[in-house]
Amino acid sequence: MMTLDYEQADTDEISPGSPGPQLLHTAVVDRLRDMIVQGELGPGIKLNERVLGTVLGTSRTPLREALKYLASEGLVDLLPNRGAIVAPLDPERVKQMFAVMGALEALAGELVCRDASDADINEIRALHYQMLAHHARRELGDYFRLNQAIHLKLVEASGNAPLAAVYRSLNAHVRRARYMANLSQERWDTAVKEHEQMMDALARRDGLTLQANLRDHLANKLVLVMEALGAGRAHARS
Amino acid sequence: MMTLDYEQADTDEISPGSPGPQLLHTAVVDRLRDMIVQGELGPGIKLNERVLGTVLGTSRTPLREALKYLASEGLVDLLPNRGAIVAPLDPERVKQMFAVMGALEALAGELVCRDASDADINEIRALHYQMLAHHARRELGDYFRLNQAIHLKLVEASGNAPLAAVYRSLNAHVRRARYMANLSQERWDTAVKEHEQMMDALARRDGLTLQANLRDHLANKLVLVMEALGAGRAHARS
DNA sequence: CCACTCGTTTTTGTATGCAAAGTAGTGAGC
DNA sequence: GCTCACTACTTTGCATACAAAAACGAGTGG
Repeated sequence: MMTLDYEQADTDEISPGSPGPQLLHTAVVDRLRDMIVQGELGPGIKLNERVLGTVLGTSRTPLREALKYLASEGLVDLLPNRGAIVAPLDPERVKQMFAVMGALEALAGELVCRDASDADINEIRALHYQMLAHHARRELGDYFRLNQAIHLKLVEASGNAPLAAVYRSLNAHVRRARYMANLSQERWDTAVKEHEQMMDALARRDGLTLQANLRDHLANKLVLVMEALGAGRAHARS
Repeated sequence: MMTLDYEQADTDEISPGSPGPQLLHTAVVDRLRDMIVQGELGPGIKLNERVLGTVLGTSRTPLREALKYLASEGLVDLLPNRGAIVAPLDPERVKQMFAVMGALEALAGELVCRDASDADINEIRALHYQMLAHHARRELGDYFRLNQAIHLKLVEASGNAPLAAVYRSLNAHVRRARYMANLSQERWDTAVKEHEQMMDALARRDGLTLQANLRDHLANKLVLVMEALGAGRAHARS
């Protein structure tokens, strides 16, 4: 009956750390989104308000507000009178998201080549070299993190905030399919090469080439993700 | 001091009408979104929870949940400890949204020409002819409604649900700039001609031409919207 | 053995209560 | 006259309380 053990025994309350969002529901949104994107809360899992409230150390009110927020993002589904579940991860849906992300990355590539500052482009290049270092050391986790940062920085450098926001949201969905597990050495090297080409085009501000590179890169990533979703069915304990 | 008279004296409670969403917060979301998109609640207006709750006939709890949901859609801004306001309508932001919508419509056009059923395409054509009728009768409101329906149907016929969802959300933002007021007879006729061309390309399933048509059409619409935002400053009583 | 019913428990949905942050308005001091 | 401080009031944010709906389970009948 698809029920849930929250993986950590003790409470794990929202830290009032630093100058964070002083709104409780915001902290809960961030925390829950993380848990969902990281796979700590898998697709289809029921989100019991009492339990979650205990775990996160809040009452049901801000928790429910957070769930509504995440429902709008599409990360949770609200079942009337039956509470919330983590949104299922339908492969077909993910594939469609890739199509949208492709269009968005293409637009971002065009805008960046046309409008972005040299500083922004240099920052992307810097991230790229950091990523290369992790690739050389075969540090998959760090590589993945930098890889994400590069793509995010690219859409942000487009200067188009709505574009970046939509991209981030779709990206969060896709990340739920922990596809990096499927990364063979060969494919990893290929991905890095694709990034090299992207950096080339970016340095020359060659928008058309960059778009083509982004498209190819995304296509390869799609294969990874679909494999992960095909193989990873074990996670969706039905 | 940017305060609010809710335009309707009496309460205007959520009707439990028909097979609607039996969840109160959902009904509130829909109602509020309508009020914002229709301009009944203009940009920057403060959303007082007690007042809104009275008007909509609910307590603050589902209302606050609805506000969180709409905040995620970007239609309201949450000011910590200071409540919610209707999100401002920044022209630059709107322009950027158009760029994104352009990319989405282009993708939708491609997908529709490639994948959509004849039935879907015929339905779009039917809407088109309905729209022509309203154009002939100079019924601006109905024309506008059909025009919206056509563009929405187009992205829906793409079969890409996330694409349609993102498009709908962006479209809601753009509609807040009630740009149809600026529609001169000449521009109206131009817009209709552009739609004719789109229908042609669609009938031939000529994706590339359709994309070009959509791009031109959207560019013209952008001009309208920007004019509306330039002129319509009076609404943002600062 | 299965299906169904009824009563109990759990969970959700909404309303309300209370404390803290914010806002406004008055008056004192410079 | 202006600014600042203090107070009274309003509004928000979170917790809790209560009612309706759903899930669960025992027991009954087929």
